[in-house]
Amino acid sequence: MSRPHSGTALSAVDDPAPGCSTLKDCLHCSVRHLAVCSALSPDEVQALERVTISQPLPLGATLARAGEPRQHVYTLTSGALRLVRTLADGRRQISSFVLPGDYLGLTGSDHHRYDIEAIADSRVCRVALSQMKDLRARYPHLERKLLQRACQELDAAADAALALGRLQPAEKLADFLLRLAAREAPLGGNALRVTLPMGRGDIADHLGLTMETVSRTFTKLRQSGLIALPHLNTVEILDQDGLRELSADEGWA
Amino acid sequence: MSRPHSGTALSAVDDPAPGCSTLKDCLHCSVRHLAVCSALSPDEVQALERVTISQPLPLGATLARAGEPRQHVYTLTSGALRLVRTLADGRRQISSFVLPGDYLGLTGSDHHRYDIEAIADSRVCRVALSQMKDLRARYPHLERKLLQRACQELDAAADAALALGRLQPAEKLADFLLRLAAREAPLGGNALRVTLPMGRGDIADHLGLTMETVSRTFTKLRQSGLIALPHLNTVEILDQDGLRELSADEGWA
DNA sequence: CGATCTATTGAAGGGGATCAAAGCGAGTGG
DNA sequence: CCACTCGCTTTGATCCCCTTCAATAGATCG
Repeated sequence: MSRPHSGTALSAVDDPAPGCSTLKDCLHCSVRHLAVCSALSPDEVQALERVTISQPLPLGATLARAGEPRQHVYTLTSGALRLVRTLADGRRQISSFVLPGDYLGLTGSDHHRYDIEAIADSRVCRVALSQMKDLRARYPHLERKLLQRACQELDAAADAALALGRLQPAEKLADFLLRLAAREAPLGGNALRVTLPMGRGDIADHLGLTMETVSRTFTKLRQSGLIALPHLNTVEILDQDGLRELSADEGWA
Repeated sequence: MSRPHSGTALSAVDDPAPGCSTLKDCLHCSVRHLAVCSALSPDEVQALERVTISQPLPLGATLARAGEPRQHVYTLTSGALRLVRTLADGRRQISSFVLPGDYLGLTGSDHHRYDIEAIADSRVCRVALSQMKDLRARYPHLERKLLQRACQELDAAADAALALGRLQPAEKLADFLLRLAAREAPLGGNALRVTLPMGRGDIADHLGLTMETVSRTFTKLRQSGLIALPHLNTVEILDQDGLRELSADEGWA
């Protein structure tokens, strides 16, 4: 995704942003911002840091609800979130899971379009919309990075649509696991050992299945020798090529 | 969506862009560009026109295939396209239908991610990637408009995911018809009379159903008095509120 | 160790897919 | 002008997979 940034720019920070409990928080915060908007200039980094507030978000907490007016954009620095849309009768669709480094705020609406909920103890970086607007006007480079990120998310959304519309349960799950592995790998994780921050029900609501079908499909993949399940929330990918073949791949990413 | 632009800027054009058969083509072309990137300055409009080439695309023609390197971005000026992803075994997913005014080129990949096919006699405006890059660098305003458009498409993609994953056939079709009506309305169409440029099979591959189910569902909606089908490709919306209720709405857009 | 939540496994039912055939409509040629 | 043909759509009958409902197993925590 984004190549690591030389840490030197961070030394320019001289005072913690308001709301940051410690300077260390701010630094951590900034590093994650860099993961999103790679190759920013020191100038841009400083400007971002000045308006950024780090905010903890315990497991189960709700950062925003669908329909509320948007006030901030966020970057996840640790933990995991889910973006949930719920129908009147309770049916849920999880648009996506948010992992550290992900940016939250690419929408055309001035209201939240889904609930944002923490599925693990998390920490987000918060920037007020108005300040973000100023920054974007001042640093065209930042805008370009956001556009780039938006385009990548559009590609991912098209992939998800293909999976939702045309893949069978086993194919959906294989596809899901491979994507998750690919996303966790650059965060320092092992590509062959995937940690699932979400429960079976959440996976089901993401893939358009029921929890039971997800569970059964996990069992089937395990019995086929494609994966192992050392713990409930840990998947070991035993046969990456097999999974890829099963997922119908969608190759040329 | 985008408010109409005063036509005066167009008078600044003094020579047709290379490849345009007539000046009228260029003007038409530009008008559509304006529909996409509303409120551009006369300067920006001229710059866009200079690098734009109008290109006809007969029904059934393929503009690009998945995997090919991307060379241009496009704007559809007339007709209709479909964006198709096909699996090895023939299963298809139509990511979206492209209607006049739509922009084609918001992707993070330098290769096409789907086949682009004309489902009606069409005409596109073409701009070389390199020239588009120059334009974007020179006019930050253009970049901002593209980002805005990308965010809107992300919202639409999330809606589509909810529909694909959690709605039943009748709900999917109701949702689809309402969205199509909303898209055709600003193009001068009647919101209560929707023209379907695509066949039943295409609708099926867009909604994750089979052609048979789509057909049966059309019949059901007609028998329920929600719609009428004067011709195969014309839908009359008789009970907009009923359709909206059926589609589970997803309200707050 | 028991309580509670989540995941897994089992049995039964339904809804959409699949296979197959009949309509319908536009275009063609006699 | 009509008959014919070809493609697409509609309708029908059957089947299978996923859902639903229900019960068991497992994990986490007090």
